[in-house]
Amino acid sequence: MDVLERLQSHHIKPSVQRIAIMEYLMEHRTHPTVDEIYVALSPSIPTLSKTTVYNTLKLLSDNGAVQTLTIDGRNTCYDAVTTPHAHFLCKCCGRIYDLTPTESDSHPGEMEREGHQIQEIHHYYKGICKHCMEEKRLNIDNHIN
Amino acid sequence: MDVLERLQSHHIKPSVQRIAIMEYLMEHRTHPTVDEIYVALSPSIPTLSKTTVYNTLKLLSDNGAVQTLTIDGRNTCYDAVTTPHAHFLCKCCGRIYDLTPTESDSHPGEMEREGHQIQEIHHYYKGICKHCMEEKRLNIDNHIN
DNA sequence: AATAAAAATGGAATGATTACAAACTTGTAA
DNA sequence: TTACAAGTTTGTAATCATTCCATTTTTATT
Repeated sequence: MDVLERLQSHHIKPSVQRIAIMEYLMEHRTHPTVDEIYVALSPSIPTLSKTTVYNTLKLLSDNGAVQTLTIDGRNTCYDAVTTPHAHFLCKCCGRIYDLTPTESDSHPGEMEREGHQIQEIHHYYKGICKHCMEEKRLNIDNHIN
Repeated sequence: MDVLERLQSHHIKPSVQRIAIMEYLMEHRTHPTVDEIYVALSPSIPTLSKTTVYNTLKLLSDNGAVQTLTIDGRNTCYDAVTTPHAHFLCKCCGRIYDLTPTESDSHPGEMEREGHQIQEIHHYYKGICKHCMEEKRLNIDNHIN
């Protein structure tokens, strides 16, 4: 699937900036930060604003066209691959590696066999909790929202 | 295990501040942020500095006495529970829930049964990658480090 | 061409975290 | 007890990612 299709399939109206950012993410599977994307695209789009990169990534992320990674803690990273797979952050060089679905499936043994040394394992789930779900339901019932 | 033992077993020299912060984390399983800890402890330790909270949490984390969570993306959170378990962040209220080891084991179904709605799954591993391991080995061989 | 809506821009504001130097504590040895 | 060094705490300033917001530019429509 090419960049335009990707945007359209997520109901995102294309623009020079959006195409460039989506394309960059699809071609660079390095889980770049906002700044890396901005620096990489600035030469070809000299008027590009960092705010646009932020806005666009938020848009892409909200519409499910990209995945947002908070693995780093310092910088948010972005990934064009939205299918389930785990990530490995090297605390030494800061690189983020993709793990194959097999590896992702709670089998860090696979990684160690590849020569990586695992020190931390984090499993994060995000969503809407029970309490908030119930409040929403109430609000809907009461036509508040 | 009480607070003092906990610190000592991780080779951390106790102090009023360290005990207070470690104790707070052991008694409040809410995955607090630096600011929450600071605000909670300030009244009883009026001279407490936020820098001390940062320093202490880094010390505790480096020595394995607490776990650092980057699930939020905005604020780093801390957890006195260092045994393996997953976390669930509610995007609505911001609360972070602990998952039992059973739930953590890639069984989000358990959570949904409890009424939570899962929207994102992240599996993060951290450590030292193959390349950095090899460089370290070289450095050790060459007595550079 | 006129207009309205959407998108992009840049500069300023915010807020978490870190750097750093000074002040304070602690333990040890004279 | 005093002196000293090492370790700890503190407060302020700096840094840096991210967000806010008002203005400008682009796009689509009449």
